Amino acid sequence: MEQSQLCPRFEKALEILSKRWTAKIVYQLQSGPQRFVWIENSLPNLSGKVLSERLKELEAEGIIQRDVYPETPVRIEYQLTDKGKAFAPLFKEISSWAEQWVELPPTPEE
Amino acid sequence: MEQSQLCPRFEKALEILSKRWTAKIVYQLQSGPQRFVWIENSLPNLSGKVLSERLKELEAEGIIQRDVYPETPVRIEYQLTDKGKAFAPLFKEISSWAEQWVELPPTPEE
DNA sequence: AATCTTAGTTACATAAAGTAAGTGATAAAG
DNA sequence: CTTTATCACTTACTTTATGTAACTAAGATT
Repeated sequence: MEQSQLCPRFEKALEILSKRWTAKIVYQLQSGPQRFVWIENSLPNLSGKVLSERLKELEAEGIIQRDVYPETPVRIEYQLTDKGKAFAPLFKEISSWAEQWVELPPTPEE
Repeated sequence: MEQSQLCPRFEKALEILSKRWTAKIVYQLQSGPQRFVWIENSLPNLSGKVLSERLKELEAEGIIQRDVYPETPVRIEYQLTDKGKAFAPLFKEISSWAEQWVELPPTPEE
């Protein structure tokens, strides 16, 4: 009985996307460079601890770039690299799948 | 300071995709109806316990369908619904992103 | 009766994520 | 100058999610 074998590049991409918060962070950065606290506030329930981990991972993957502005207090901005920006068509696909197939639960009346 | 607000459908889609194993299971099912053990074997490190949870979730989302064939021993097959098949273009996008941007680590020489 | 199959479930152990308090550098306020 | 404030994180601790391995149920085979 043989195993289906995934293309390793594809598998890597899936792993990036399937990791909790990663896709949301990348999506959030599509709107431009942002600081730590801004990203944190824009994603409810994402803790600073995990955000910090994810930003490091994404930087290591070359998907985002970390820029330090030695002002006072220091300003640090995260932005997508070309590799990160290249996710755009993918988000578009997710979006059109969602529009066609996701049913929203009825808004509860108060 | 206002928060960026995700479209709830889009967010739902992201949540489905970002949940560990979900995307891989759906991708695996793109090749046709499959039984529990087959899916389990095709995805290394996925435990039967989590597979069982995910299949229930995906069925509840209407992304897969569970068919029971009362043979002996019973045969149960999982297959994508139209909603699940509609992920195909998304996988294609992931794939083309991966081909363009994912660098493979050099194969270690023995 | 003991054994085999499939499709799971259960109990327990480990890993990942959430929470809240703390750090270090700098500056402005009292 | 000592306290307070800001930002970008860490650290210690708790809760949740996942992995592992053994077990169950129902019918067929030996």
